[in-house]
Amino acid sequence: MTFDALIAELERGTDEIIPATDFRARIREASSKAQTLRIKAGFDPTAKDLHLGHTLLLNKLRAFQEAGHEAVFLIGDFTGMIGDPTGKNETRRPLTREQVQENAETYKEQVFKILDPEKTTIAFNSAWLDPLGAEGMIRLAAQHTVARMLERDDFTKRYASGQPIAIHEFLYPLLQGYDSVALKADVELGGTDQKFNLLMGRHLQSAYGQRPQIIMTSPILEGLDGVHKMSKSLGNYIGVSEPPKDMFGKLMSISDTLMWRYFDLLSFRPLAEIAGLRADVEAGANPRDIKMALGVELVNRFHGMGAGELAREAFIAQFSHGTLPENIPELRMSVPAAGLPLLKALKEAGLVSSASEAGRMVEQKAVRVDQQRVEDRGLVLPAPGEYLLQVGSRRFCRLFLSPI
RNA sequence: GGAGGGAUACUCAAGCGGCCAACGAGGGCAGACUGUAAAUCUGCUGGCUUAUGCCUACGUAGGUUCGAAUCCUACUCCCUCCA
Repeated sequence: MTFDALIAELERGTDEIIPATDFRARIREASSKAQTLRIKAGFDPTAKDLHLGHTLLLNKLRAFQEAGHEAVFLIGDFTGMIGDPTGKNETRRPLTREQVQENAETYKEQVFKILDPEKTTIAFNSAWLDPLGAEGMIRLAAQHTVARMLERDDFTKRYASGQPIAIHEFLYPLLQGYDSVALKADVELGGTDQKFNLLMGRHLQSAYGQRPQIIMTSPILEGLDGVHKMSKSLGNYIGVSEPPKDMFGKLMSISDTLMWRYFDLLSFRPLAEIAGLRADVEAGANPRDIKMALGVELVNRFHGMGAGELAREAFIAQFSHGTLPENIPELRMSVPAAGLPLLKALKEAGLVSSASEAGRMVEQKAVRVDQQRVEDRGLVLPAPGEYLLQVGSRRFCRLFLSPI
């Protein structure tokens, strides 16, 4: 690979590289001297399941590995174990050391779907942050000013709008920056929302007499809604360990607009090929088919070659030809001979959260039993009997009733 | 330490003694139309073996009242300004 091609590959899909000229110089220098650069990317230990949003960074790490460099997969266990001490943020509950370990194990399983284990170092920042102590913390904090802190976008906004900012929130960027010092990172990757923290790493490395890292920011991948960033807590994510069928189905449900975004950020296809697909759609091709191609590519990536094609066939069978899905959950119950009211059955089957909701669903013509729409909310299912329950077009359950 | 403002359902946000299970918006779910897309239209969006009934809910705990999200008291938490 030529130097220019290498640079193009490493820079593909990034939002910003700071400073860009220095980046190229350092890559050139590393290749000529056969040096290995340390590429750092930090991950939160609270979320143990990786989703496609995380893979943007992982793919980039992988690209560096292929160029001969070392990836450092940093797990921020120190801050994870403290969480948000104010206790206001439910999603940032403090974790125990055991939970962190457990999450790290899950990470490892998933992360090596993409990364090369031989060239990956998994690091925990408690290794250097625990020994830092109060004195070290204060010395670290002395490297920065409040005014500079307030430059961070969300601090600016919160300060301006009267939202509280706790002191410890100033400390977290410092700690993250200090991770780069401890690791002597050459390059740090992160989402665009991490820019401030990444720059902090450069600042602190200089302060501690190191050569400042290059920072590379990746765009934030939107979730299935196409608006908010992909995250587990928003429920708009596609996990890398999801079954092929779910992964494919979720990809098919994204909007046509969002599909292009996913092509740009997730596909490994050459840019020219993606441009060609766009042209096809503009010329009248059905976007659905292009979306299927994306689904096949991604399912293959995470489940092995061939899995994508199988997922596509299953999808077509279920939704285009209206056949039932293969794995319908089953529920067996013993009930009085008089039978089980439908509304209760729907609740027991987990298709709705309450009998009241079940009633609403029936009124909205969303409920089917054995493929027949139900209009009577008072319907009772006799026992013994076998029923196929359906709410909407995606919630299924096969119910087996036997008399007590 | 002092002064003022605020806490309402998933979120934002009305309500300021009965018509409030609580306007509206967003989000979500469902139906129609489709390509399980978008856009659009419509409906729903506390619980209860479904009842012109009961229970739980408007920061927490009490109180006033025939009746309170609405008034009073105390408490908790939050924000701003002054010192």
